[in-house]
Amino acid sequence: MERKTAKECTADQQLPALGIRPYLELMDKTAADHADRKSIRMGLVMLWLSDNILDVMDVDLAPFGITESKLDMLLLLMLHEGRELITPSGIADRLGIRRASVTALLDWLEKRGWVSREQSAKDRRMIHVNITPEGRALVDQVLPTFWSTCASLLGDLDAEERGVFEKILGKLHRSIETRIGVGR
Amino acid sequence: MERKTAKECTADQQLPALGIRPYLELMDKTAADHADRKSIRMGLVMLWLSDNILDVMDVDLAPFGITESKLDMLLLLMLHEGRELITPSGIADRLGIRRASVTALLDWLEKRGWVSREQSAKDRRMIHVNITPEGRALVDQVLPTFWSTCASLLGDLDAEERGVFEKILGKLHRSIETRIGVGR
DNA sequence: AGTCATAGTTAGATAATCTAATTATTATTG
DNA sequence: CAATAATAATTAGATTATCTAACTATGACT
Repeated sequence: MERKTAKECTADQQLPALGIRPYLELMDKTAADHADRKSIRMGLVMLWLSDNILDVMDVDLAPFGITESKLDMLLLLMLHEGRELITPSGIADRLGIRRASVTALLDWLEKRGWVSREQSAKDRRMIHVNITPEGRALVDQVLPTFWSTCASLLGDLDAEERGVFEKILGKLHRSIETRIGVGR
Repeated sequence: MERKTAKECTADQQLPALGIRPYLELMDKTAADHADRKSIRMGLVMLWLSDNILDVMDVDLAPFGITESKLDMLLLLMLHEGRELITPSGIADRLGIRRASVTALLDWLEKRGWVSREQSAKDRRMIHVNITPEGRALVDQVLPTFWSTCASLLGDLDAEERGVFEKILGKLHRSIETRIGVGR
């Protein structure tokens, strides 16, 4: 990021990708037998959107030097401030990742002073994780962008569309939730 | 995957993740000033959905020993069969990734015999990439699942909802397309 | 006291990316 | 036409986010 060696980098310029049209075309060729092409077509768009929505969020968070996974962890810790103490295992369960992955994320966040670990007095196997004041400051700085990026995902849907879309989102949410089995 | 050492693996069972509710709650606390909480709330759901839609596809493709990125590459090659010859640079442009990443993906696919590389006669810097008959066979085997997973993403939306959602998807698609600048 | 279970970590792997540098090869141009 | 530029692919090395298995304490149960 800081080095800029002599030869000025043999630009591999980041061209915009092709989009979904070709896949729709392939669909028309190969899914001929399939009953509802319309659903497939819409699913393809959803898949494409999913990829790009995550990208957009990544790009918007990048200037803060944080990624979504890490922000998620900080947000979770922030939510738990003042409630029950939270441990790596608890974090793993709530984020749906393994304890080993939590260890890695915490190491990274701790190195930057955004979280702290403290051994439990009662059960010395356990660790209590806390967000630090610096961590909180970072979150405060990031959140406005985070929310506005969220809001921007709706694009230019008008009021009426938003209303319908809200309901649809609810349905999609529940359907995927059952599909992957979210608890609580 | 095959080893099952004595101690039967200290289960870190994969618990279902917490879902978005806590984030909605956090939003209510911290985005108080923000004009349209509703949009933010919907954006959060979209973000959550995006993550999980990609997961669902991953899970459904896993049994075929292939991931979405790799399938994408095979589909692209299949689409180009019989048209212009395609090179790693071309693939990189169309998939929106770097040439170095294409090299890595091609290595992986070539090792399994699903694509082949052939040096161009005209310009010996260039390589022509082709999907092999085995690669095509794999794609043929995977596609039905791929399409049905796409279709399944719509969940149980009824006919009317599908109609409206189709329009909304179109708008969202275009809005993100301009945001990230898709070419062609 | 001995066995078992739990919490966290470590070790080592994989996937999908990236940037920078390197190697060929072709194109341009004084 | 010889030197310099540009282009195509690759390599080298890194990062992020995961995973599984194994290991180390520590606590609990019999």
